Amino acid sequence: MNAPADTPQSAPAAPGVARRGQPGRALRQRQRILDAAERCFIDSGFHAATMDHIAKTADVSPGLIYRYFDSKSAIVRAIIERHLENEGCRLVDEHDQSQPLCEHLLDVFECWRRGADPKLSAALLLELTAESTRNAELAEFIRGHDRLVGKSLAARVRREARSRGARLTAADAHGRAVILQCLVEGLASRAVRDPTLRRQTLRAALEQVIAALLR
Amino acid sequence: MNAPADTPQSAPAAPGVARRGQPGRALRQRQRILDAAERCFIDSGFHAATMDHIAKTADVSPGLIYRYFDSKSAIVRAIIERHLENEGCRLVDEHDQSQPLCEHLLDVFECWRRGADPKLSAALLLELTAESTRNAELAEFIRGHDRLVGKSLAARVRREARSRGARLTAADAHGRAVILQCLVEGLASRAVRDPTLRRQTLRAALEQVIAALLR
Amino acid sequence: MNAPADTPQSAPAAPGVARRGQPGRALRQRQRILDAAERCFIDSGFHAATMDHIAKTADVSPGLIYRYFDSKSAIVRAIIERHLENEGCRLVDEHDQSQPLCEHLLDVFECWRRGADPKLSAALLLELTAESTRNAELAEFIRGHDRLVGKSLAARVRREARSRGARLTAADAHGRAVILQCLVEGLASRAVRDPTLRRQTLRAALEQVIAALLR
Amino acid sequence: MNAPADTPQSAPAAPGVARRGQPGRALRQRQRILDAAERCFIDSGFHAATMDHIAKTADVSPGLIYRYFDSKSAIVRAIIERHLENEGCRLVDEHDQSQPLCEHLLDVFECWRRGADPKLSAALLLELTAESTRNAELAEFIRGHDRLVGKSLAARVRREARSRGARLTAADAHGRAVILQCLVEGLASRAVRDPTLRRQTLRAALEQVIAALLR
DNA sequence: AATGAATGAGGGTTCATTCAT
DNA sequence: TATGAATGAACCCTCATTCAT
Repeated sequence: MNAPADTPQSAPAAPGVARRGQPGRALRQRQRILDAAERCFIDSGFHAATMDHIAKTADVSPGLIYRYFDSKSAIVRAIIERHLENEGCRLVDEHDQSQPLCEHLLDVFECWRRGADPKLSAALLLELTAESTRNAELAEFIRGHDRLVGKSLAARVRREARSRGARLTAADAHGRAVILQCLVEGLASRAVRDPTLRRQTLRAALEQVIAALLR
Repeated sequence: MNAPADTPQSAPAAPGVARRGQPGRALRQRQRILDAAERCFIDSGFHAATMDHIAKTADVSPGLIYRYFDSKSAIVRAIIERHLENEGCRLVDEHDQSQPLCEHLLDVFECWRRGADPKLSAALLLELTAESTRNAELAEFIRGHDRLVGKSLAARVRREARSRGARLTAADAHGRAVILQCLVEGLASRAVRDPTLRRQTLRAALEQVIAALLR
Repeated sequence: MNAPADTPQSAPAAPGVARRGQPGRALRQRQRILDAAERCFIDSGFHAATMDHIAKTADVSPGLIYRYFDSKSAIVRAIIERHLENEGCRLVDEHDQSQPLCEHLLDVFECWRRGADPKLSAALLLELTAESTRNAELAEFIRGHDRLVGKSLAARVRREARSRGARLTAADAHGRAVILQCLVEGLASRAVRDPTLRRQTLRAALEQVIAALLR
Repeated sequence: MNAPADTPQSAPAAPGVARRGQPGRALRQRQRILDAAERCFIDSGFHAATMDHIAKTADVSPGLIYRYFDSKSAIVRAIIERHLENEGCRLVDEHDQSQPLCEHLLDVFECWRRGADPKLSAALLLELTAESTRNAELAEFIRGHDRLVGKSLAARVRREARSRGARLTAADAHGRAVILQCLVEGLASRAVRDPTLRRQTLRAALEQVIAALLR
């Protein structure tokens, strides 16, 4: 993340490295709070989640949170940044070669549908996107992230096409990448709106669509 | 508010304006409030929108709202119902024969992207979906709606396939319909996350994908 | 009642005695409203009873009430005045000779306990007394009423004593009258606090006490 | 508020004042709020007393009250419980042997009449009784309390009678106890309705009545 | 005389944030 | 570093009262 704006206040653990002041403790605390906030945001949404609830979940006092974050919205920002990082990585880079894209998407869908992994929460993804309509800074940030992902996707689309002997223009590859993004975000929406949906139901049509895009 | 069109403010009242005793006034007021609420929900989200703000937008007193709605959440419910109705109709039934599905989707996308028509707000769609994760009643309602839309889509998919000489099983048609829903919801997400996106960018890939689904 | 302050606004039914403007209609409306208010005050208390509820109970519009009363507290005042009138009359004057005082008190108690007759409501009596601690005007009014009742009671006590050959000083008679008032108001309190209480339970002890006071 | 005695306002804080970290502070705050609420309830009644007013009287912020009580009605409940405890104790158990019952009642009456001691407020007693007509839970609670007091009174009546050589049936003793309760509650009503009443005025008749009941 | 829609002040309550310890 | 009590601005909602009809 290129976020120099959000480093923990200043130099809190400055002189010496005293008893309880082990190095890294501050970061660990910060992490605890973020984890708790993520849990709360997923459960209640950004607005309905209260600082008290986050504090309780993190097992710290409400006051302490303000040592690590300027405000609630700073936490929201941090969560969103963290979430986008993960999402991007997993989707394109990490799983590039391990399995067919379709199966990977179905895995992600399953994860979203079950809501078990806080790192991969469809609820958060939707919440975050909705929030971006009211927060210019966040919108800009998301756009930047999406562009990167888009590029990566476009490259992959192009590679796949080439490996099949086809030549795609940059614009073509870009268009297909965008539609792929639609598809992914649409799967998140579906996972939330119909948790009874099974991956088998999706597979055939999803494979066809992906094939059409990677052809 | 910057709505000089319909203010029943001064004593004599302009001609054509709904005056106290006129029939239908109650419904018009209700509508007025709903419209204001929709605007506010789009601008601020369900939670952040305040009754006072809605009242101001509707140019009525806060107290009056409670003559027409039991509570804020009743307004949310009403807005969501209204929104879902519109969405469903437009997408499948109304526009069935007028133009190619791809063009229709691109129209809807444009509408979402520009955010001009409150009746067709991507922000609201996302908000609503996110909200459904925390509101069982709403979730059930949405699920019901989605099932209907899904059925209609599946039927259309089947018809199209048959007109091309292909035979689809019910399961196949259903799967494709679901992926179509993903696509639509994904377009909403895209419209919000990248308002610079042009329909030309989407067209080619979207056409391919739709072709693959209706084949 | 010596209340010149509360006559219905001014001369509303002034010229002629037109169609619906039968004489006495205004007073009948006023009465309707008062009856409804009484019912509501007994059911909900002075503060919790709303003008809307009173209006509904009286089957008139909220606005109309303000043609007959200046404010809600004016209604409270009127109800209290009416209530005190009734109470005083019944207790001493009306039933003077018909039956033994003890039986009469037990009748009143029964009435209070069952809460059937709005004209004789223990709840209202308590509410009214409590209210008088915060309303000087009302307190004064009640005090005046109580003095009258006290006088009447004292006279009766004296008469009874004399009929038994005893001579009571004015102070003695007054003291006994006050204790009688205590007893009556205490019965109201009991009626409210223990609606399972039966008159048989009270009779013997009540008789003894009254005998001691009238001896 | 005109309470310069215990304000923890300025930074250093006077010695002997409860400072943030001290043990028992929470209970003292709770008490503080209850005392303020009691004052407000006596002055304005349960309904008319506002949380803001209570907060101001207690010299705390409105929000803080909710750290110690769930709701306004929880405060009402607490006040009522506290009040009933005091009332019951004082009346029968505590003062059993110290002085003649008559004198004790006259003391209580004086206290009520002057309205100085919030722990012994006739206004609150009436308010509370009136409230019980609309609050089933409260009514049940009061009934339970009254039964205990009634038992205690009946026992005392019986003892007194026996000490005079009389044998009372349980029913007789119970009846007399109830009438005693009437008398006490009636005195509260009188104290409110006629604050000019002097104890001398009551003494003779009250003694007679009590004698008749304890004979 | 009568309606009932409309007002708006103020009610109880919540919660992000601060501060004394 | 950490606590959690304390603050106070706003929130949703109610209701006595007014006003156009």
